[in-house]
Amino acid sequence: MSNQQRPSPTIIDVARAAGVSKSLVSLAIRGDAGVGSATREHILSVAHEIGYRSNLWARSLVRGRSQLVGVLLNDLHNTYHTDIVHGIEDAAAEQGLGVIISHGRREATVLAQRLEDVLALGVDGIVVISALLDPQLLRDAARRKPTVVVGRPPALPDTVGGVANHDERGARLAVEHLTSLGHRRIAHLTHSNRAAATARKQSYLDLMTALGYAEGIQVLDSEAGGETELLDSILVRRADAPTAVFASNDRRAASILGGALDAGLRVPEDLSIVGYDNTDLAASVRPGLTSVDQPRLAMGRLAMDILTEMLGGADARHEVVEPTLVVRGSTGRAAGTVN
Amino acid sequence: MSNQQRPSPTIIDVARAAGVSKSLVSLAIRGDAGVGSATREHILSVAHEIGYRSNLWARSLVRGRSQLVGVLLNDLHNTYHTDIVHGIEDAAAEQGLGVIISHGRREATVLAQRLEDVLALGVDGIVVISALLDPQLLRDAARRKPTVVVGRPPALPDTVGGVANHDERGARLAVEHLTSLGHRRIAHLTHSNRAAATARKQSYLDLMTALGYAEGIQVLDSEAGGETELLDSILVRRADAPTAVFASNDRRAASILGGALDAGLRVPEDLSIVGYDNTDLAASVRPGLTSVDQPRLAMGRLAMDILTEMLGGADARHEVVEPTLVVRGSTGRAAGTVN
DNA sequence: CTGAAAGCGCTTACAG
DNA sequence: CTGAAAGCGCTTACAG
Repeated sequence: MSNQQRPSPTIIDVARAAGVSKSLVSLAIRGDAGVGSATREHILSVAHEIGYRSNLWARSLVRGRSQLVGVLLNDLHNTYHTDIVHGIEDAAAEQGLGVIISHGRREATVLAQRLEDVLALGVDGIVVISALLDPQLLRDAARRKPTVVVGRPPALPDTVGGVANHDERGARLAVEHLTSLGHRRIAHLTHSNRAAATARKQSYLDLMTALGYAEGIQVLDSEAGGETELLDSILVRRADAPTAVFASNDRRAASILGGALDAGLRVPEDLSIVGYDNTDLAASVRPGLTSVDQPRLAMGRLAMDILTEMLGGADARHEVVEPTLVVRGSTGRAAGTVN
Repeated sequence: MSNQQRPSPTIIDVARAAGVSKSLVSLAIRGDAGVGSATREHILSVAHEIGYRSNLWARSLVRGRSQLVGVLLNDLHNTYHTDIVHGIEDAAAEQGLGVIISHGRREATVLAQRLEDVLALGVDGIVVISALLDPQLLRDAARRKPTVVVGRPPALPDTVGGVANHDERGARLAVEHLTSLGHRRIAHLTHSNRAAATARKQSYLDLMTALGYAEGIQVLDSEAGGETELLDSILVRRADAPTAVFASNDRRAASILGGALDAGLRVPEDLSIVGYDNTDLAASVRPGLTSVDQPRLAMGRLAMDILTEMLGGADARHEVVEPTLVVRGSTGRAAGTVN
C-alpha cells in the first residue's frame, strides 16, 4: 500500500557500482565514441541493473536545452487538432524531440497562460495550433523560443513561422461544388470574425458575385438566429429561400443538419449542406457531411519542419497548403435541376 | 526576421541590478517572510524590469520536485477524455500544480512509451486516463511516482489510485430503460474484452436473465460482422430480431445508428439504440443517442484529489462513481407495445 | 582511453 | 534582516 519512492540512482551511483569515474559514465551513456566498447557495455549494463535514468532537469540545465517542444491547442475537444498533433509528433520523433501538449480550453486568456507555462517549462520551441493568440503575444513568444503557428491569426509576425490552409480556395471548392449541382441560392452560415472565417466568407461572396449569383447570397450569423432563419425560410417555402448552405465549419454544418432533420426537412433534397474541416463529425452524422478537408497530418509535419529549421537558426517562414473537397451525402442536385 | 534568443536573466543578474546578494533575490522571489517588504518590492520590480523568469530546471533539480503532474490519454481523439482532463486541471490548479498532457494514439505500446517519457520529464505524479496499460506497468510507475488510473484496467494494484464509474449499474440503467419501453429482445453490441466492456456485458446478461428475458439475449461482436447481422435480421423481419440494442459505447452506437439509417430503417421505430459515455457524438447525431453518462468532470477532480493525497504520503485508494442515463431520441417504445 | 574540476541556475542551511 | 558556501545531477573542456 505504501507509496514510498526511493531516490533514483545518479551517474555517481553507476560510477561507483561500475568502478569508474562519473564523467566516464556520462560519456558512455551518451554514446561518446571515445569510450571503449567493452567499457561502455559494462557501464551500460550496470546502469540498467541499478535502474539508472538520466535526470532531465540536470541535463537540460547544463546543456541549455531540453529536446522538448510544446504544442498548444485551443481546445482538446476539437478533433480537427488531433491529426495535426500526430503530424507534429511524427516529425518531432524523427528529430529526437519530445512533445508536450497543453491547451486553452477555448479561452484566449487561458491559452496565453499555457503559453507562458510551457515556456517556463523550458521547451526548445513551440507550435501553436490556434488562431486565438494575439499577434503581440506570439511575437513575444518568438523572442524567447522559435514559434510556429498552425492556423490563421489576425496577423502573423515574420518572426513567427506559419502553416495555414488556403481558405479562399477551400471556400471556392465548396461553392463550386454546390453551383455545379445547380444551386443558385446558397447561404453562408458563419459567425467568427477570425481571419480564416473572414477569408472563407469573402471568397464565397466573391465567387457568388463573379458567377452572377449575387442575388442568391445570404450571410447568416449562426450565433444570432441565423440557423432558425434559414430553416424557417425553407419551411414556409419562401421564393428566395436558399437551396444550399455553406457553413464555415463542420460544427455549424452538423448543427444545421440536425436542425433541418428535426424540422422534418430532407437533406439534401430540401437543403444541401457543406461544412469545412472534414472532422470526425462529418463522417458520423447522417447523411454524411460534404466538407472541405485540410491536409492536417501534412500541416503538422510542415509546422514541425519549419520549427526544426528555426531551431537550427533559420528564419521563420510561412506556408499555405491546398484544401480538397470530400463529397458525402449532404449535398445533392438542386430541386428542379435536370441532371 | 532573425530568431536569435538572448539568454534569459538569472538571479545573479537580478542581484547585480538590485545591488543585493543572489540568495536574497531567491528569498524575495519566493516570498520568504524574512525579507523586508521594501527590499522585496525593490527586488521584485528589478526582476520584472529585466525580464527575469525562474529557471524551472534548476529549481526542480535542487528541490527534487517539479510541481507538475503528467496526464496520459489513450487517445487525443476521444472527447470522452476531455472533461476528465478539465476536472484534473481544475483540481491541480487549486494545488498549484501544472499539468502536462501526453497520449498513446490508441496503442498500448505507444502509451507505455509516453508513460516512460513523462516520468523521465520529472513529473511529481501521474494520472492515466486509460485502461490500456498493463497492471505491471502501472505498478512499476507507482513505485517511481504516485499514480492514479481513471478507467478500469484489468486489475488495479493497490499501490495505484483508481477512479471508475460503476459499469454494472450503468449497463443496468440502459437495459432497464429499454425494458421499461417494452423491449424484450435486446441485443448487446460490444467487442473489447477490457474490464469495463466485460462488466457491462455481464450486467446486461444478468439483468436480462433475472427479468425473464433470457431468450431475448443476443451478444454481437461489432468487429466481426455483428452490426450487419443485427440489421439484416431486422430487415428480413426475422421473428427473433431484436427491437433494441445496447452498445457498449457511443462510437458503436453511432455506427449502428448510421448503418440502420443507411439501410432505410427508422430509429427508434424499427430499432431503439442506447450508447455509453454520453460523448459529444451522442448529441450530434440524429436522432440523438440515449446514452449512459459518467460524471467526467467529477471523476477528473476525484483522481486529482487522490493523487494529491498520495503526494502528501497517503496510501492509494479506489473510488467508484455512479453513472446516470441521458435519454434522447434514439430510444422509443417497442413496436406493438401499448403505451 | 580515463579522471579531476568547473559550472549550469537555483535553494537551503549557516553564519553574521 | 543579509551574504558566502555547499550542493542538486549532469556535461564539458582539460589534463593525463
